[in-house]
Amino acid sequence: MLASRYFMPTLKENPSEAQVPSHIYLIRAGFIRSLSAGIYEYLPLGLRVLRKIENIIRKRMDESGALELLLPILTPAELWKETGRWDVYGKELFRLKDRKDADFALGPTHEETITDLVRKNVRSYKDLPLNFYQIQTKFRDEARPRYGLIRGREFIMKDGYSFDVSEEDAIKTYEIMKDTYHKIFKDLKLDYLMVEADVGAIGGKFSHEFVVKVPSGEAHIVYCESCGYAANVEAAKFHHNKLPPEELQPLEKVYTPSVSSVEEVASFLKVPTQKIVKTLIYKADDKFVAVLIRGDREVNETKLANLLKALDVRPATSEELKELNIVEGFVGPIGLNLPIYGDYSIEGLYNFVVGANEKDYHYKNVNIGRDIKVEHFYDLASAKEKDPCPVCKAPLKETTGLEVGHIFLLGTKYSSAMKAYFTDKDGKEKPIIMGCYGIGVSRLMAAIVEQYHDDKGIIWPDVVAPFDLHILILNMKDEKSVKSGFEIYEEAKNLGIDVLLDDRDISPGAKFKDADLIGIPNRIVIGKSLNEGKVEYQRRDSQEKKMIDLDKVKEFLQTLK
RNA sequence: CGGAGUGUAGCUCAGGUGGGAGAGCACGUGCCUUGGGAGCACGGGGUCGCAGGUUCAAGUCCUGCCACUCCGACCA
Repeated sequence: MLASRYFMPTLKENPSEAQVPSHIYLIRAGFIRSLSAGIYEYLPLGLRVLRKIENIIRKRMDESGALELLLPILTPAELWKETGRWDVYGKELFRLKDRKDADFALGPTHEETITDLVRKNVRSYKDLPLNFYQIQTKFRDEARPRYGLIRGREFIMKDGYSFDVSEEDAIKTYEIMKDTYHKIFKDLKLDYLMVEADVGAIGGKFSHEFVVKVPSGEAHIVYCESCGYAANVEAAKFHHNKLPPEELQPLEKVYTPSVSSVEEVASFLKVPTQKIVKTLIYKADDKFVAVLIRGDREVNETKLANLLKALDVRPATSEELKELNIVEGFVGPIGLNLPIYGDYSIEGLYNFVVGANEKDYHYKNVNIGRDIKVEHFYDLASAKEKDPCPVCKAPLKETTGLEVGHIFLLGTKYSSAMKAYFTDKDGKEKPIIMGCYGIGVSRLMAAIVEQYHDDKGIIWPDVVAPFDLHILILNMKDEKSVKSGFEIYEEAKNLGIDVLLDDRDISPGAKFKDADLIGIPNRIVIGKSLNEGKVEYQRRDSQEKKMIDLDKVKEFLQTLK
């Protein structure tokens, strides 16, 4: 490819709209442009990278036995109404009407569409298993698109769906996809973690996320360096350290004027925060509940929502507390007329402090069973850095990650709702067991840049680079340079190397700056050393440089392939 | 969706108190130059986000709307 005939509009300055490295460099180096918030154009360079990423994914998916197909983006509302997601998905679903006023949605994901295809065409266990995937543009009207390709409203995703006759088989398929994902992210040279994840609104039995370790990541991860346990904090478990048992002390009401936060109460009463129990009131869909948790821990709203099978969980507002006759700042479980859910952290805790549900008073020496009734204890607390690992008890570490893949064992959530049944060997009709598997393809492009860049620009790993080799002819007025440059260019092309020749008549400095920005891994510079019959070879990643004799260039090019 | 900020040339931005629409870069032409975004000269380029209002006069003041960005909520 000749740079003089190519379209790679590079920018000298950082675009004002971009904050994170991937967004800044993908725009500056001419890979993408934004059209509207969270909507991007892929320019020729960007598309080349995208295709390389897609092909790595495609190769591994095909190897796994999954079948590629292509589903419509435009999907009728009826399918979404069957599973209830027409309402549940909310504003994130892009909706539109056709000329007959019928409702449609632009597909944000395709469980409904693929399940519809399968239910219409699969009758018997003999037709199963099936595993499909597609690489396609998805639409989600995100409340807050940000960070360029990291969170867009229109983006490219690889989504896959598996159909098995039994949970046992479905788990086997799930494991195959897990291995396939590991291969894909290794192929892409990413520094990533596979973590246990919450299934979220998509539902299902269990799931794993693949997250790339980057500072701009939105996922909070805890992981254990000694045994390898890793989980999204939404789902992370941890080992609870218990305080030693104590003799029960008599219940005591104490005056605590204007002392309400855990830290204030702890220092006022001179007790550790572990012996204070917070009573938190949440509104779960349309009901109120109380959660009891030790003072040094935080409630994980995702875990609470899962326990209560609620769609929406949030702390009660001050107004709501007033209506419930609860004294804000001194909330306590004694005499409280709400369902109480105890976190594991208060199981086996003795002589603790709670709010008295009366302004400026707390209770001391409260004990479960004697003073308050808590029948079950649940895992409702967020894991945090230094908590003991649930598997090996080593201290957990915390990091942020960018989710680039997510796999779910769905079970029968969609097949039951949409009546995707098959007839089993025993002649009985059963719902198909499903799994679904997503990879954010366009987000991967950003994730790679997040991990592979320096202060000059992008440093593409060889496998996804838009070109393999960048040839710079520094002086286009010099006939010898031009001749050698084009000869090397032709030789490289003949060897099947993807090569970009910078034959633009601009200053050498501008060519170097653009080359650094664009980040093609191998570079041949044709400049002054041509007088000694040599050209210069450089790597973008190591800045390694070496001189190559003109008559040895051909054999050198062989080593690049 | 709650809070905040920004919107002036292709890009980055400057334009106290109301009165000439500007700079650097980019772009075009010419000269010069060719190893890290060169130099000189000339030139083209604007619905000052949109609509309304105040005023003799609005980029500037007021109101409404829109877009973009940030923090948060949200995010199969």
